[in-house]
This record gives sequence, structure tokens and C-alpha cells, in this order.
Amino acid sequence: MSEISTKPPSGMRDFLAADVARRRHVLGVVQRVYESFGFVPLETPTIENLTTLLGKYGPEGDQLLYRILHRRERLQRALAVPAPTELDLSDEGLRYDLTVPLARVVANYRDLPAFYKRYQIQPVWRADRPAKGRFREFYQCDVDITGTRSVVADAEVCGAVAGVLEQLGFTDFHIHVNHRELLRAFVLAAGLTAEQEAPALIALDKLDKVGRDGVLQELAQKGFGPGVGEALLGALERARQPGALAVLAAEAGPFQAPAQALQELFAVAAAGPAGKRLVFDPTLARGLSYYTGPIFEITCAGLAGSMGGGGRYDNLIGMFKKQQVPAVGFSLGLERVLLVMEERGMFPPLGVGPQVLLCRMADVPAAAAVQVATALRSQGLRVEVFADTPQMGKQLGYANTLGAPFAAILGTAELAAGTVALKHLQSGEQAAVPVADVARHVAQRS
RNA sequence: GUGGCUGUAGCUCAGCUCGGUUAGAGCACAAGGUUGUGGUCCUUGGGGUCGCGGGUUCAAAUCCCGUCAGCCACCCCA
Repeated sequence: MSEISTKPPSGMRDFLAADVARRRHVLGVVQRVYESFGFVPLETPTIENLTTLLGKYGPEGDQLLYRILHRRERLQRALAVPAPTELDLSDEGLRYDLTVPLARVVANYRDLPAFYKRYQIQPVWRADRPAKGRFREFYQCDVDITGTRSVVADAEVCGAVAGVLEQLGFTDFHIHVNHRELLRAFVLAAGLTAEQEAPALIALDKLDKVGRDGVLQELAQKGFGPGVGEALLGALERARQPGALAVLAAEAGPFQAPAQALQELFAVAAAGPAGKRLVFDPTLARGLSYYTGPIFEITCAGLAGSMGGGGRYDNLIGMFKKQQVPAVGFSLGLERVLLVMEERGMFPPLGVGPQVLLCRMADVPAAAAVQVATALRSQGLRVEVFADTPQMGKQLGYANTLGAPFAAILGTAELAAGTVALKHLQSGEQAAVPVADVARHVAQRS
């Protein structure tokens, strides 16, 4: 194959007009709802220094970073050393999420508001293996609040994403909630060490998918004793029972503080759009290493992964400056939302392309057609001028291809009368309409 | 990272099991069905070194090996 591949890189996509319209529809709702919560926009560079990105996501995350090669002489120098490593060859990478860039920004601009509420809608890149609903370039829609440990902030970020999904027409999503300290308490109570926490949590996260026996099997494979697995699972299953959170919150001990924190979160969130969506899920773990408190994940029937996730990360900003700044955030995955909406046909009619195709006879000067088109556009119409003058059948056929609802035909008779022959393509009805009245006619028939 | 499936025209695919005349269909595209009217219909046409490389054979889209790419399910994530 000597031809150059015309496909976009693996895991990345082109968006044609209809795709862009659907994406903009969702993004418009996201932006409107986020701003209604008082969040202000932020945009950061595509590229960050590797020192900013590395060590924030855990080892799996570092592995998935897109790295940018040194340029020119620096690359030559780096290649000259024996057995150069990734770190020798690159100094920058594509951003992996929007949370770490936010942490950098908060650490960098000391005159930001004490309680900085920012939203950010930008693409991120992960060198992951592509799958259904998973891409290497995808958009995240983040809301975060820095500078406060208040449960109000936790409830507000949940409320913002719940508000977005409701505005888009979702009725069956849930926000699973857990607490990192609660998880740790369960693991320690079952007799595991702190180092065993991570692998144990990964196994537990699969409870819904592989079932009780599957989890026990995986725990056994990882070298945990059978008693340990049973103890852990038993405790978590009890925690899943209705009212269990209240029991945990009532007992003095390591479970009390995080359980009370979650109770408070549920109580405050109940007053907002997230209220009826929150469900306590003691098995929720989440992969990113920077979470410290409550953690969230959005699930929706029929979607394998999650539509979004988030949590509290009180130590991340402190990695960029001496002073610790607490923070909490939530991220919606645009393409996950789009995937479900497409499968369910949740999009309203989205106007794409011209409303009117201006067709002209061969004996009408091009300038006259452009002049009429300009007049129509000043009425607020989306108008395309057919560039050439083939047979009228060709021009109308093209109007069909475009999906334009109207064709405006301009011949010498219409030109002299100051009208167009306005044809409604679907009904075939056609009438002589003064140029000044076209927008009104289009509005009536649309 | 693990397991499975699929690569034939711009798109969706048939043909492959049992190798054998110029590799097909539908859709899309273009021209025409007479020159100011489309969507249906009819006719005609352009377009493919059958993903790539190697092997077996007189002969490979078809059988074998490798490779690349895509898809699906796990894992993980948004």
C-alpha cells in the first residue's frame, strides 16, 4: 500500500457536521449548568511539563502518558547517551486529565479566590487501548472547588453533574459514593496491611461483575488467606444493607468519621439535584491515587464503564507548593454521555447546514445571487449559494443531498420582481415570495 | 495486559468450507431519460494489484505461516 493512510490515528476521530452538532448540544448544556453553579472557565495548555504530570496518577497512569520528544540538538544529545530512557528523551507530555493542570494553576496563581470554583472542558489524551466508548483523545467536563473541606463543596460538584444529566434528559443514572478512609478502615479491620490495600480494593471493585466467588478467587490468587477474604466481603456486604451507614456512623472507631462525613454529604446533597441520585456503595474504589476522601462514580444502565467520576483530593495541590489546599471535583466524560444518548436517541432535532439553497438560472448574474443571499442572511437565515448553474434538477437534487428544507430559485423574472420562487422541498409547495419576506415564510413552514 | 472475531469498490457485505474462465450485489457517486423543478422509477458508466509480506500449487480472494489494522468481551478508566 503506497497510499498514505487516510484514517485518523488509533483511538482518535474526525467529527463531521452531524457529530459536531451533537457534541455542541451536550457541551452547551454542560457549560450553562456549570455556570449556573457559579463555576468560572479555565483553559490550560495541551502540553504540560512531565514534572507536572508524573507521579500524580499512580504507576498505571504514568504508563499511559503521551510523551513529547526533545527537539533538535537536545534530542541528539539525549540519543548519544548509552541506552537512553523515556525520561532522557522527553521533557513534556500531553495532559492526562484536567485535575492535575488545575492543581498546578492553583499553586501558580496565588491571587485566585480563596474558594476557587472553576470548570474546564477540554480534550485529554491517554495512550490506552481503544475500546467501545474509550478513546485516546476524549473530552472531559470538569468542575472543581479548591480551598475548602466543606461538605457543601462535595455536594455542589455532585449537584452540578447531576443537573447536567437531568437537563440532557437522563432519568436513570446514579452517583455511587464511597470514602477512601472508610475503605481503608475495612481493609485494616480485615487484617490486611496498608500495602495490601490497593490490590484488595481492585478485587473488591469487581463484586458486581464477577460476584462473590469471583472476588474470593481473585483474593486467593493474590495470596490473601481465605479468612481474610471472607471477613472483608462479609463486612462490605453488611455495609451494603440499608441503614448500614448509620450503624457505622454510630460506632466509635475508625469507621465513624468517614461514615459521618458521608451521612452529612447525603443530607446536604439531598437539597440539590444530586439528592435522589446518590447511593452509598462501599465497594467503589476508583483507580486514581490522588483521592483522599469521598469518591464518586456515575453509572447508567447499559453502559459498561462510567459516565463520570470524581472525589476529594486534599493533598494534590500541596505537591506543587508548600501549603496544602483542599479540593474536590467531578468529571463528566463527554463521549460516554454521547454514547448513551446516541443509543437511546435522546437528541432533539439539531439544525445543521443551510436552511435555504439559493439556486439560479444560467442567465442570472452571479452577483445578483450573492446579493439576494446577503439579504436573506441579514434576516438570520443560513443560506448557501449554488456556485454553478447546471439544470435546475441538479440544483434541487443537491438541496436534497444537503438536507436543506428550502430552495430559493432565482430567474430573470424573479430578479425583476424582487422575489424568489421559494420551494419547500418536503411538500413540493412553491410560491413567489418577496426577498424581504423569505425568513417569515421559512419560519412558518419549519 | 488477557481472550475471541473480522479485514474484498467511498460505505454495508456476498464469494472462501470443496483453490480454476474478464471478482459480484446493494447503497453512494457521475451521465442520460431534450434544454425553469428534486426526492420514486429506468438505462449506462467510473471505481478494487481481494489489508500487507511470505509459503504451498500448473493455478490463491479462497489453503498455511507471519505481520499490521479494526471490532467485541474482560481489565482499567471518562
